[in-house]
Amino acid sequence: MTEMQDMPGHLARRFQQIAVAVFLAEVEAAGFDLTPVQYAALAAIAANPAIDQITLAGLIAYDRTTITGVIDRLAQKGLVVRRASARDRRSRELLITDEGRRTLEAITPAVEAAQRLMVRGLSGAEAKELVRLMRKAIAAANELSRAPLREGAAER
Amino acid sequence: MTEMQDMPGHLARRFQQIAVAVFLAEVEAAGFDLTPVQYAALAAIAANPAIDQITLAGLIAYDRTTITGVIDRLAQKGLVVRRASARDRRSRELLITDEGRRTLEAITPAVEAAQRLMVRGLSGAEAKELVRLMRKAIAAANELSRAPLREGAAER
DNA sequence: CCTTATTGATCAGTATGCTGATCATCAGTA
DNA sequence: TACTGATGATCAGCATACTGATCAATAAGG
Repeated sequence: MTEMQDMPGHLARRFQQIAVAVFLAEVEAAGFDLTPVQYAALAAIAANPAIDQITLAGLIAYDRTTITGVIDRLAQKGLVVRRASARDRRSRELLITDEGRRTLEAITPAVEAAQRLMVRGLSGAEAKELVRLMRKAIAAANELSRAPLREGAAER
Repeated sequence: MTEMQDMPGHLARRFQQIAVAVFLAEVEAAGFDLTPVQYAALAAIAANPAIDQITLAGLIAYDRTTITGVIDRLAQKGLVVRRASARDRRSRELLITDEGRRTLEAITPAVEAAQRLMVRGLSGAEAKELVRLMRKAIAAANELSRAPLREGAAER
């Protein structure tokens, strides 16, 4: 493991770097301006109307301090709106707008194309195995980051 | 692939997030304050004395504008020095200091421990396969990012 | 030798991610 | 009910990454 190229950490950084570049290129080619992080948040809000920011952060494993800026930018683009919660005045309910929904639908082919492109060096079986192994490694180390995934978040 | 959890891009981000958290925790527990990025740069400078910043960037696949700040911080910590090149007055030669070398040696066990910890959910064979698949996917998409790896950089 | 293109380094600006703090609000308990 | 602890959101500050620009210096060509 002395060689950098054999270290999982180094490869993780590099693969993520490529994944982001491919995503941005495909999305821009489709005529949109949305980052991977913004896309994930938008999709999660669409699937969970009136979700609050903390629960959203748990769903997509974002740090709670990061989500504030991401939502700011989505709101600035008119794709989501923040609404005060009646139940708890501390929390904000997030809703996707009509334009957000249109954007999400229109952008999906580019997102899927990006997913294929970033593993274009692998066979179909290899790509599936890579996904399986990453999921397994992530599941075992989930609690080691400040922003763990919270699967059951929707049932709160 | 409709599910976020099956998208290579999402998993790449999550795995990298965990890799960084594990690295920082192990390194801090060992009594050091160095980021994964700073470690990779320090190790590359140690192995390639008097390397210039662009070549270094190619070796570890960093963007050229990112490397400036990373070297700033390594220099500020006294681990490396910048020296004007006699051959080309535009470029800076990077050298590791004695303290840099001591730090690199002392920190290595923590770095290796972190590499094992971030794949602790996988068997040995699975971890090896994950590394192989990431390397293969990265190799095929190397040129898609702004900061591609430049293997032959040392022979320039 | 002189013009032109290229290159090494840096900078401004923007977007993640994190640490640690603050503030308002809520929930549970004495 | 009053107090105490926990929680949702945000902020300041720092470290990656990137886009695109600038500047000095070098290389390549005629």
